[in-house]
Amino acid sequence: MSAKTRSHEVAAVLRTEILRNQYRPGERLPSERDLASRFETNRGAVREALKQLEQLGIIAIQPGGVRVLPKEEASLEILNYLMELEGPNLKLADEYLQIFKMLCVMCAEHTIAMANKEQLAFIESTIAKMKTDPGNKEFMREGWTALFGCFLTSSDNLVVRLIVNGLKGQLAVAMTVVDPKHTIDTKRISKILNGMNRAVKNRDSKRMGEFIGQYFEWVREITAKSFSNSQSPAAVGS
Amino acid sequence: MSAKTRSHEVAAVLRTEILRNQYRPGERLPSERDLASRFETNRGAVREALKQLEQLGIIAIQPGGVRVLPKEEASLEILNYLMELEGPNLKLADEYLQIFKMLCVMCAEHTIAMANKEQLAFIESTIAKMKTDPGNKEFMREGWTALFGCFLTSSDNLVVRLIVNGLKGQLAVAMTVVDPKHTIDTKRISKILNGMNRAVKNRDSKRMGEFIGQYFEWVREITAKSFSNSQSPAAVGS
DNA sequence: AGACCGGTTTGGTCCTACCACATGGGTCCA
DNA sequence: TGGACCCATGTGGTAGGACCAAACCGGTCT
Repeated sequence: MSAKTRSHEVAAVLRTEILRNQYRPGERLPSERDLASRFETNRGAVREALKQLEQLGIIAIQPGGVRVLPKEEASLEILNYLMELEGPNLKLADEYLQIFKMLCVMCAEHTIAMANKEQLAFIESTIAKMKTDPGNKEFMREGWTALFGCFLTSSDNLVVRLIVNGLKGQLAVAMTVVDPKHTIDTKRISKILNGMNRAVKNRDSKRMGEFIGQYFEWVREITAKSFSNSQSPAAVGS
Repeated sequence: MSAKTRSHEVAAVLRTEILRNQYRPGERLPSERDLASRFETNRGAVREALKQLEQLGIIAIQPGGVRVLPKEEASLEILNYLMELEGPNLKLADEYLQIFKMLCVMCAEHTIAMANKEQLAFIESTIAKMKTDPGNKEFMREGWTALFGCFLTSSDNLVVRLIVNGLKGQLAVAMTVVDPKHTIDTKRISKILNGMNRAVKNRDSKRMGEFIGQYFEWVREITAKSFSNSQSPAAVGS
């Protein structure tokens, strides 16, 4: 788990402690010298680690002391660490899904409107592939990942691209945090896939967006069901 | 524009050079020792600066040399610096506006559906204020900033919050990069504001979202017009 | 031509020292 | 008693030195 270098290690430990609310926002971190002795390393490594955390937006380094910032002011990247730490968390997962829904719909509409023949062909073939076995979760996940990647590339939107970078692989995570016992409503999925297929054929970007939106709404539903059925979760955040 | 500390200065200079494509992706940066002598500082400061840039996602530090990464793999924060550097840029500004539109619509719908009386009252009063002088750009900007902040708080969505953090004050920038000579279609704005007002009164979140979407579409339109009319619009600001 | 080897360069770590300033606690004054 | 003031202490910021392991590069040897 640890990191490549000493400073990354220190940064990881401190980041974890902060995200686990072991320090209250505004509270002072131990001094660089104390941290150095605690981690049995030198002050330089600690300073490098703190610089990273500062760039992450979870601490503020000032003469007089390092202070912890509220999570709400941090950088997008902390979400990945939060997800790792807190485990399944319905609220956060649903927030992810809402964002991904929007981004995906937006990119898909743009793609359908602007794509060249090859891209359209790829999209059609991917949808066709998914239609062969809409009950297989892993299979569907791969298909959606491919589709989303295609939309992302074709829409050529740097802002969206960077947001997705910040959210990294969490799309896959969010979309698979579902009760494995949950049986998939293949009829509904097939309907959506058929709709998407028609939308691509007619180059109807608006309808494409609607069907993709429907799919994400379905994912949100089953995610919520999974959480309410199995009481398994979850460490509360913030 | 320098920074609080030496390492921030160094980081800022290097960041600017990298974002200006003075290094090709994959290319090696000068060694830490060379950078230290170039900036007339010590190696520690350079290392701290490099750690920041690494966290920003624009460089990769490896034994053997520091390598520059392609912008597409960076963190969301670089957009702020890109905007500052490149000045007005229609494509980027429009991408911003699309994202802000989505986020704002989403938060607004959630807010209208869930808000308490005080929040609704604040929203109503803000809209009422804006209606008094829809032709005043600065005035409208303030109003929208207040509204957006309210939506952001009420919707209580950490993911959205962090995305907006990453995009920081660029909403205001993006919404004011318009030809100052452009006369505002007050009729259209008033119509939208009236629609929003009714939506709030009826707690019709969907309609609220639609009107806010309309507003952002209008902003996109006039932004595009500003860029096409005057080939060298708006003072860069920063 | 290919494999091998050694010197050079690179980042990673560690140490000591000094500076400017923010903080906090005590003193002093009103 | 309450407030303003001041100074010792601790903090981060900067500096420069040294050493290590590994990557890199050039030349040599097979």
